[in-house]
Amino acid sequence: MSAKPAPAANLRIGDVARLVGTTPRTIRYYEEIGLLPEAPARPSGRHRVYSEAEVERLREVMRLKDLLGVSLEELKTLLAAEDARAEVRAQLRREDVDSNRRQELLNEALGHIDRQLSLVRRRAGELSRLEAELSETRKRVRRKMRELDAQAGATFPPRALEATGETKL
Amino acid sequence: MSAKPAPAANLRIGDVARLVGTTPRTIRYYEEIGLLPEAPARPSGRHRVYSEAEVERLREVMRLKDLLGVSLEELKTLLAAEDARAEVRAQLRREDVDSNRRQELLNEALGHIDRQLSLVRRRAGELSRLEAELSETRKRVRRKMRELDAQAGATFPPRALEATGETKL
DNA sequence: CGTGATCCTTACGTTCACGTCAATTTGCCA
DNA sequence: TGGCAAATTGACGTGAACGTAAGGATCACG
Repeated sequence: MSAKPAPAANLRIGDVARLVGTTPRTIRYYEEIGLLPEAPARPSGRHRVYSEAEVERLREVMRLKDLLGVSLEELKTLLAAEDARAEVRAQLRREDVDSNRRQELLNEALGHIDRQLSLVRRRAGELSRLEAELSETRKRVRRKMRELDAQAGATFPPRALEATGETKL
Repeated sequence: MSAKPAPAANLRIGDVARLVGTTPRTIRYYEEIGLLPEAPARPSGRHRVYSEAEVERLREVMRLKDLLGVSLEELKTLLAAEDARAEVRAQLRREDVDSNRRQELLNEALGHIDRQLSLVRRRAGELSRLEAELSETRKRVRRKMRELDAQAGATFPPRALEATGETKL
């Protein structure tokens, strides 16, 4: 009867690696440098066990690493922010924290988010400028091609539109 | 009387490095691996000389490297595309190339541009999704803060809006 | 034409982010 | 209760992208 929100299937490191598209070594390495939490209270020597939540976390880590292009060290501080927010959520669910403390926590979280946001926005902006430039160049090339085609069409019988080279757009 | 489109001030490697925010070593390295053209016909041992155009090129290289997050090797192939396009422009300016060849060149250029575009678009898309998610989270936090603030306002005299924490928006 | 700043090449060093190997252990299942 | 696949720790290896140091040569300037 109890809800089954997260199956939390007990996964092993190899499963997790396959799920997110990496290797066990990488996961252990991330643990080593503190990017992922060392499975708490695991008797050294025993196999690591992961839940779906940890898989998601790892996915997020890899996504940020790829998209933001930061070092694992920088990423660690960014993730500290995520963790702080998790802390906030946990604390907020409890009733025994006073208003002032809550405000503090929220304000902190906001700061972290804003740091990430400005980072992301800057990169997103630069990327879309690059995209615009490329599109513009593309248009110019296409125009040239049409011009040449028209010219040829005057000399030879108009060829059926062949190999327009459009990739689905 | 001749136009002065590019000052082409003869720059040395240190100047270039400062201009683009890198080091001489990096520039030499990029030459080594063929990412930048070895200054053609420079008697080995003499100082390298650069023009404004090369500075721009280097800026572009570093921009792509940063934004696309690709290896220098991958970047080399992407830049080969740029060069191909430069070739096209040069060839097109000359009259002694026939239509078919022109079409070929343009079509090739188009292919290169499309490869870059799809790469850029994918990343841009992912980044803006990330941005949206962050914005959403931010909004939720802000809402929580306002709620708490209202609650406090009911208990204590309403405080003047202090430290709203907004960073210019 | 001297001289100090900058550059040249060569070569070895370094950091990051893992890969790989080895010797054991652990975990799961017939 | 075997037995075998997968995991564990530890150590060393590796490729990419430069940094750094050494010993000279070159350049701009006075």
